Amino acid sequence: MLDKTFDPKTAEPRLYKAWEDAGAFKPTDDPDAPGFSIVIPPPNVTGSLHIGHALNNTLQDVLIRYHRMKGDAALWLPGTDHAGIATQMVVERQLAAAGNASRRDMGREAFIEKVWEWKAESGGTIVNQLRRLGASCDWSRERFTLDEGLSEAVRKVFVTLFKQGLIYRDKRLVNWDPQFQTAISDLEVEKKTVKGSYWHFAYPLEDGSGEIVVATTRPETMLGDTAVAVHPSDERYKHLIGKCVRLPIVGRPIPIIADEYADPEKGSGAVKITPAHDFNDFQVGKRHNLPSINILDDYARINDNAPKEYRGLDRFEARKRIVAEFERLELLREIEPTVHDVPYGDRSGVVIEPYLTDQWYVDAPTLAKPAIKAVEDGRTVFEPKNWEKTYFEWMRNIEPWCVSRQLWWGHRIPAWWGPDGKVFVEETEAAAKAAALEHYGREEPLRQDEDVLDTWFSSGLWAFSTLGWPQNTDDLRRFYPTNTLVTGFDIIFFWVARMMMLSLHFMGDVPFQRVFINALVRDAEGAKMSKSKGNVLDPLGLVDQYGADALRFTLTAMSGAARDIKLSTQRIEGYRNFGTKLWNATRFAEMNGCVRDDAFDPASVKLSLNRWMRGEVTKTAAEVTKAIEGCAFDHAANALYRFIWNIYCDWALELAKPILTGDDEAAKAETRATIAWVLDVCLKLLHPVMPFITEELWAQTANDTPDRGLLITARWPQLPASYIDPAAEAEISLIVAAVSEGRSVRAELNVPLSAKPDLLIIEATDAQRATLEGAAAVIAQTLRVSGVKSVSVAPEGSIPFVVEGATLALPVAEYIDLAAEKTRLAKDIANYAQDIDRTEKKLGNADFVARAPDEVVEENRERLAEAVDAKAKLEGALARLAAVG
RNA sequence: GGACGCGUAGCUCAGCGGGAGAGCACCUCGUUGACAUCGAGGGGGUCACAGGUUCGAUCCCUGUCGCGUCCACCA
Repeated sequence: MLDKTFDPKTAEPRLYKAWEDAGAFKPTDDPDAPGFSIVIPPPNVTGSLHIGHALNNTLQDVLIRYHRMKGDAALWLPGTDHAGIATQMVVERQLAAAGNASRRDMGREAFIEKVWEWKAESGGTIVNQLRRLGASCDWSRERFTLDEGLSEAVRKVFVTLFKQGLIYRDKRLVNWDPQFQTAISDLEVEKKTVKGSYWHFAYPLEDGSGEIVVATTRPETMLGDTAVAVHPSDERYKHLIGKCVRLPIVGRPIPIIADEYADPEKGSGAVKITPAHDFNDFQVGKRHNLPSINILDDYARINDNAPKEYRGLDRFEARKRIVAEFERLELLREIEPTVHDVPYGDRSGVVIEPYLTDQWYVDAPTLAKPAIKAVEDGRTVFEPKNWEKTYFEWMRNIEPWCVSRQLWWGHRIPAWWGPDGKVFVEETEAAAKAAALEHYGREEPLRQDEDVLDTWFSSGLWAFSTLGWPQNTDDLRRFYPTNTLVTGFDIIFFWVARMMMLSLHFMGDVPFQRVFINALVRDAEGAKMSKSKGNVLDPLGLVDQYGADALRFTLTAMSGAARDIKLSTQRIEGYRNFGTKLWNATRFAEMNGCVRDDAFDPASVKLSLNRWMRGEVTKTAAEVTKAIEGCAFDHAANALYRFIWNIYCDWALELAKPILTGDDEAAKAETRATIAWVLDVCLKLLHPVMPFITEELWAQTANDTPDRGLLITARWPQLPASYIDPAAEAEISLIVAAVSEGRSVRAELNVPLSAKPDLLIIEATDAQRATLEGAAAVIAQTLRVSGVKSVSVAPEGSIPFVVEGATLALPVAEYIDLAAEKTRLAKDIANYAQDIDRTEKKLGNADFVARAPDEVVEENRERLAEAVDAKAKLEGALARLAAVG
């Protein structure tokens, strides 16, 4: 006997362990099984599971469980990302909190050791959280972006790209994070709109003939100005081109140049040029051969290229002093308030500086070309397809990718420098030494490049490095390319694009055939969840509260949202109840001896109820299958919800009750078997979304077939269309409609429950009559009537209603309020009248009859006839009622 | 400045060319052995607005308004 409800707290860990012990997460060894693989978007080792992970991983699990049941060799390959900056930051903070020596004090080696220690301690958190969710990853293949195999892949890729000229060293402006003292990529910069000022500075002409006014939002950069630019056709300044101004404070003479970058409409029309600290100015400087004077150090303090009194000052302090100095010199012409975009580091949260440094770059524009082509050709498709536009937009305008980071935690760049600045890029130090020996003709000391690679460099290899590349492994042959990548749109650029580029280059094939972009989860108010806002819903808390299945079902059912999901606990509660509903339906089946019988042949059932049930579950199975195949996960969930609750529980089981308690043993046996079989199909169909409760019910209903194994490895239902039976559908539909309408009449007229009239058939086709009379027992129970009787004339005061053209009635005159009944009839009549009116108009339109499809016209004719008929019947009833009253 | 998405019942969302649906919330009734984490019934919507295409538009097209997100070098 089943317990009263499902207890997720005790069942979930037990079931998960059973799956793992059975090796169910490993792909089948069957060599004929087609491969189906998913690589997990590796979460940061620093991280803990947030609701976005929960959604993303639930959908992956739905896919993988479905394909596993379908018989594919289904591999979901898990792992984590070392997350360079994020992890280094966490550990540094931890060191500081514990009062330890800082990173720089303790030195590189000791610090990295600390990070590994920390990783060993808490790196497993998120992975264990995934287990709580029910994620059926093959943990035996778990990878980490910094493990030995992946590091080998990283070195090989770097060296190969370098030798192919696709990685190179360049001195240009980068986004510099003064907090971490490292370069970051464009993608790691967040623009924030802030209030600021334009400071209008006067720069005196060197010949004393006047001044030129420039405006800037960043006064401190004037220390590095090397020109003033005006537009070549700007009449106001034409005569000044070629002259010099003397840069205040610094005293350096700088030229006035003509460049179209200067916008005559903007400010004074003249613009200061600081090539070392502004991306635009850098370009201008290149065009005019201007010197680039860097005035900042790695911490964004003023450096020794500036006058003494400013050296060592923080950039913002320097700004204040420079403005003050201009004011003192009477060269500050105006302070104009403005709002403008300022770049911030996405991790550090500090203002990013454009900073002139030597860095390693990947030639992304070249690698992007095949990656664009692959999507154009449909070798990789985005789902939903709109996202391809976003992908193309980014890829077609891609900039060189700065991959070096001045951090310690990450893949050290495999480049060694000779004493003369010659670089040897090799996979190992030994190989670099050998190359150096050959180059110099003698042994020279080599120094490895200090920098590490951008985290996304190694995760860019994820689709093939995790399968064993650069070795030619069985996994690689079997599972590459992967089938579907499930991820959020926020990392299309960071990750998807890079995987496309690097995978195509090294594997000659796309990393995945399909990219499913899942929605972003927000709180119930639609705000992005963030720790600082305090609106984060902790998925594990929700799992504790409602069970993993309820959370999974909720996320799946809501995953259709175009861009974001607003999650509320009410919704989760509702789907928890859905699980309970299924649980209780199983209890009902159990109590009524509905026992699974593997010899049962659904094709053999005779009773219309059972034929109908069989057809309905067949339709649902087809719907769910199609939905999952097409990543329409919400449709799959909703179809299951509707079938299990509104069809199976509300009607099938209710209609079965009289049979199950009746004397017809043959009917009873068939119905029991059908109920058990349908339940079985439901458990299978629902398993990918609600794995725990379905697995538990599968076990609890094992009966005498305990050896049939776990549900997780059961076969996905494939039901023939011949299971759908239109005749049975017609019969059940009439019964359902009659009962529903009858209930409505009773409720609206407040007929007491104790009243047990007959259901009268006044007028109906022979088939309808036979159906209703044959279902007398069922109708008696569900509608709470005594029986079903055919009469030629409705008795005085009986309440008529029309169902599918048949006129039925309930003789409940003694219980009802005449006025209420008149009102009810009048309302129904009015509805029919409105319908008749509209349909007549439509059919009266010659264009409609001529142009609309025949079946639509026919449908309207039928509708009209039915409405006219029903209206007449009700009017007759109303007239009789009026006569009585 | 570009691009994308969204405006449907009080709330959250389905539907997307032939008479608008669900869940929650609300109101009424219900302790019949699966289920009160439930059952039965009910109220509630000029489908943002304006044009257009069509026999017919919530659905397709154009524009407007509102909300959101991403991208972009403007001093």
